[in-house]
Parts: sequence; structure tokens; C-alpha cells
Amino acid sequence: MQIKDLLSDSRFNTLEKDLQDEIIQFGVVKDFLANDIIIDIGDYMKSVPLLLSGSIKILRQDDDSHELFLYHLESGDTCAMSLNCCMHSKSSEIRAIAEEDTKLIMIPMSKVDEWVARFPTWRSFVFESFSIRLDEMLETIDSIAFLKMDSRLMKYLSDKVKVTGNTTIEQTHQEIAYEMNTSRVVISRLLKQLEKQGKIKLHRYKLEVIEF
DNA sequence: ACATTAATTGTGT
DNA sequence: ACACAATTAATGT
Repeated sequence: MQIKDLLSDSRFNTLEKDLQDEIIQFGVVKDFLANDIIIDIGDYMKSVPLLLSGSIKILRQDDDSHELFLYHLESGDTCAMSLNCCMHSKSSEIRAIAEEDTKLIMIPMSKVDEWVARFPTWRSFVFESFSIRLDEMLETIDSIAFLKMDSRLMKYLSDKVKVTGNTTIEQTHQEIAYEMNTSRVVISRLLKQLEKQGKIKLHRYKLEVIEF
């Protein structure tokens, strides 16, 4: 598919034509395969990604390499974190991994800056991105703070199904446990419960979500 | 086809 | 949380 079509097909179509042209002119298209690490903690960003297709999961990691899943990025999204990092020349606080095969277009920071002044729609796009991210982050915090592990897990699973559009999740219990920052045994037990309730079907290395 | 091994998953305490 | 059992997949012979 043409980049042009991908742009007009998504949230980016609210951006004026001139701007879309410049995005195509100055942006660099990159492709990632599922599970590729796109940005790691400590990386310095010199450009901001716009997500054309696919999806990305954003993880936080503490000092002792414990992981925690934060949220997903889908096509039409940009990474508020990298906007933030770029603007203050900070290194990345998060790790971004391709959830599935993903295409994105990298915008050099200089252009991001320049466009904020030149294109009102870009300016509101950037602000809206921060707003969306803040909302989703709140949802994540709610889920961690107020939901019991079983509902958290179910939310995690259906979230994954929604963004990938695929009801099979190819992850071991251990991998899920890492992302939710809990132990494998807990995940195994809860998954077993969910299977008994008919919400999922368990297989080795993968599971199938029936209800979400 | 069978045995061995390693990794994943299940369960009781 | 820990320990161990059971199951499954992969590999070699």
C-alpha cells in the first residue's frame, strides 16, 4: 500500500494536504517484524514516529529489570513519549516492541518543531496525542491499582486481541507474567480459571481468546 | 519408532 | 512463594 493512502486512511487525514506532502517528503519509512525492539530504554531519539500500520506495545522497566506493560499504540497514533524525549533531549524511559508487523514513518525532530509553528492542525495533533496518551495511562493505572489480577489479566488479553485483530495470542505464561509484573504460577492459575469459564482456550505456547 | 532432554504448564502445600 | 509432577515439543539415534 502507498504511504499516501496509509496517511489519508487514518487519523492523519485531519492534517492538511501540504503537511501530508511534507511528511512523505521528510519522513523515513521503517518496517518492523513482530517482536522487534523499536526503542529500548536509554535510547536517544532524534525523530518521532507516526504509526502507519500494525501495533506496538509500550513497556516500562524498573531498576531490577522487572517489566510492566503500559499501553498499545495503533495506526494513527504517535508516541507521546518520544515527542517528550525529543523536545527535552532525554533518553527513552520506556521500551517499545512491535506487537505485530508494523510500518511507521519517522519524522526528524527539526520538522516536528517547525510544523508546530507552521501548521495549526499539526499543533493540535500533537496536543491531542498527549491527551489521548494521558487518558490511556490513567486507564492503565486504574487497572493496576483497582482491578484484581484476574480482571487485569482478562483486560490485558482482550486489549491484545483488539489491537492485533487476532484471537490467538502467542505468548507463554511466563512472558505474560513478566509483562504484568507477577509470577508465572499466578498467571497459569488464572488462565486455567478463565478456560473453565469458557473465556479462553489454552494451548502450548499460545492461547485463544473466545470472549473479549 | 523410540528414548532423551528441555521447556512449559499444572497443582498441592 | 516454593517444590515437584505432568505434559508437550524438539532432537538425536
